[in-house]
Amino acid sequence: MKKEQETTKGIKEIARLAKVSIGTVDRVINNRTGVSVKTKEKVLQIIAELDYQPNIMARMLASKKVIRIAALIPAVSNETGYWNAPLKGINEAASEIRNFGVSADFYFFDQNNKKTFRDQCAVILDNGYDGILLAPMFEEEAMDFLDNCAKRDLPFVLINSDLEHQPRVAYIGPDLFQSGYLAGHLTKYLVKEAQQVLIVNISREITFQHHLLKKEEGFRACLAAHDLSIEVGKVDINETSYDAVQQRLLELFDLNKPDLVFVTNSRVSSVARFLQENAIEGVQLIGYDFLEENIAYLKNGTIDFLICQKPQEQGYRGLMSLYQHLISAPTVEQLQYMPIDIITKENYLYYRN
Amino acid sequence: MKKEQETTKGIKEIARLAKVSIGTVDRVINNRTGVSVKTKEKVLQIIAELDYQPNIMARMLASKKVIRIAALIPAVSNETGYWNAPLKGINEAASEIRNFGVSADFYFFDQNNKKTFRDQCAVILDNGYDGILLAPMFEEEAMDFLDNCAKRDLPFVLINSDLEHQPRVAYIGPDLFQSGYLAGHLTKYLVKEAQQVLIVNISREITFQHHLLKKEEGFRACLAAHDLSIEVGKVDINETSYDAVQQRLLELFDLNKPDLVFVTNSRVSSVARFLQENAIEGVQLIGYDFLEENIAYLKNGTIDFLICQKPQEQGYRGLMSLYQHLISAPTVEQLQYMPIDIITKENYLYYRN
DNA sequence: CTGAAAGCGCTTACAG
DNA sequence: CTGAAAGCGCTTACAG
Repeated sequence: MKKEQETTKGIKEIARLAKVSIGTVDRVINNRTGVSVKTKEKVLQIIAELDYQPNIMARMLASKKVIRIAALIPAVSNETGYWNAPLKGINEAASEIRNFGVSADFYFFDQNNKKTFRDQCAVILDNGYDGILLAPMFEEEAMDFLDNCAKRDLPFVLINSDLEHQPRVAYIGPDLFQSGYLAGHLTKYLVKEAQQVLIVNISREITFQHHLLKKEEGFRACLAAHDLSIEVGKVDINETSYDAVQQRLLELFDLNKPDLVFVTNSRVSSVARFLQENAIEGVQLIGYDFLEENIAYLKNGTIDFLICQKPQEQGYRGLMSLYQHLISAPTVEQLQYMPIDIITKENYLYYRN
Repeated sequence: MKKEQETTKGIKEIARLAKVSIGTVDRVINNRTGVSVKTKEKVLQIIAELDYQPNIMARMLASKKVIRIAALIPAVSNETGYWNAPLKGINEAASEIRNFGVSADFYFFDQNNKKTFRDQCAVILDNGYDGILLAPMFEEEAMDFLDNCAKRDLPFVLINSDLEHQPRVAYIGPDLFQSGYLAGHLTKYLVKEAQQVLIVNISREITFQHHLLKKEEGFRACLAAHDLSIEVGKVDINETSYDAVQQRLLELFDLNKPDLVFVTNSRVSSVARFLQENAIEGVQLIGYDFLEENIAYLKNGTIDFLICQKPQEQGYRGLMSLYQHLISAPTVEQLQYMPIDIITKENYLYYRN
């Protein structure tokens, strides 16, 4: 293991070699104005020769700047604790880099209220942040906001769902189609020929349909690809209260009891509760997300599989990626699809978001 | 959001309040000798009042010290590429913190040769590192080494397998019993009553048996707990060449074809090859680790499930945990069990080690 | 036992 | 367009 030639190659050495002051070197390194083309070129050349890497710690110490990041995500509601996990991940990352000159502020919006999202966007824009981390739940509003960010050269990272045509530093989250496809694969193991499968979408907001439909597509694609003679039914439930879900399912089950139910989001616990309360046996259940209420049904066997995509890690990596970008670290992976995890009764204890 | 009272609370402010020089403050902060009890107490009190947190960037810049970490792991052999993943993870972490005054050196040993392990340990001890990251593959030798580390106040982090009674900063890796238990759970889904299951241990080194047996235990425990009338057979194969594996399995399959085979480590590809080359159908297969050769058989359907425990993340978090400890960050989780992931044909594309 | 000075590798005014 | 000085919050000799 040879050591690199570590002979004090800093801004000072560059200045010496270029026969200029360190102030001038600083100007070209930081691309500031007021340097003649000639000296700039000379300095640049020496920087290249030395393969100079700025000392980030010295830089942050001297500049006394704090990198300010805004995180915009849904508030944890009493309807679902899902967003606790990304929040926790962001906080975890924030505390790891707090000592390195980073501060993160949270902005929460109501998932059922676009206006709250828009309002928070306005506040963020006014507060002069250096970077934004967000879950672009409302597509149109998010596009608007991100256009504004782009205009101000404000870098942003997306988590949870992607907007592919936006110039994001990174997207960190699930590939929804593949996620549904995997559910289809599990279904193949659980269901025999000629049995019946029911897809259940539960969501109040039409804006979410995009998510759910992508998963449904993937699910159907898998079953279709394997040409199984499984009957696939489907129901959309626009009212998220348990009573509404129960009523709708009672009707359906009365006509025809499916052998397996696939719920396309974390509302799977409502279906589990329905099965349990009505003492319906022999129905297998697949759904989404590592939430307390879901885990309870996983434990007692009502839910067979939960699919989960590391919400906490989405938050953690989201903030870290943005930070790496802001300190101009070499490269940030632009597309970071989360693994598609299968949670069962036996491994849920070891699931780390 | 109120801002904390951020009024320049640094070493200078402490010195002013304590009416001493910053040199003295530095002495008590770093617990150096040569301070009277009285002034020490005074300074300590003010530090507490101010809730002073040292500026790590300034500290590293001034001290010009580089934190030196040694990583001791098995070499990637042509027998298995497994250790590529932890290596990659360690490198990933190293490059993220390189700018923050950390250097990591690798030391590799031969999994089939204890002496290489011991030799590397001696070299590491001679080289004056600040912290050690290691996979304590050979139990006895590792204990010896770690005793030496403890004597020198050298902190260490364990990955891949744990030595519970050692004063490690952290263990990051699988819980083997639970891992086998999960395999049992999957088996319940794949196998019907009165069918036959075969456990296969393939390993040349007796030292590994500990690993494999823990998994086997978990596997059996799960089946036992559910009181299924499944017949469970078992075979130990001490020779890892494909021919040896094939021969042994041919004998067994001749007597009795199992409905499912559980291979307790990454050698599952040998069994898959055996099934494929001999055109044996109707045998389901569960094994370990996200390796190229295994994935190939997963893709073509010979292997049904692979269990995997994020070897890359083990490396990444291992180094990061050690780093956090060395810069005396608040807390490092001592027991970091990796999630037990189930890899299938459909989700392997999204698996991130 | 304690203090004062120099310096880590940068950035930030300020002067020319 | 360029340079010289001061300073970021610490640590490291050195002097007393």
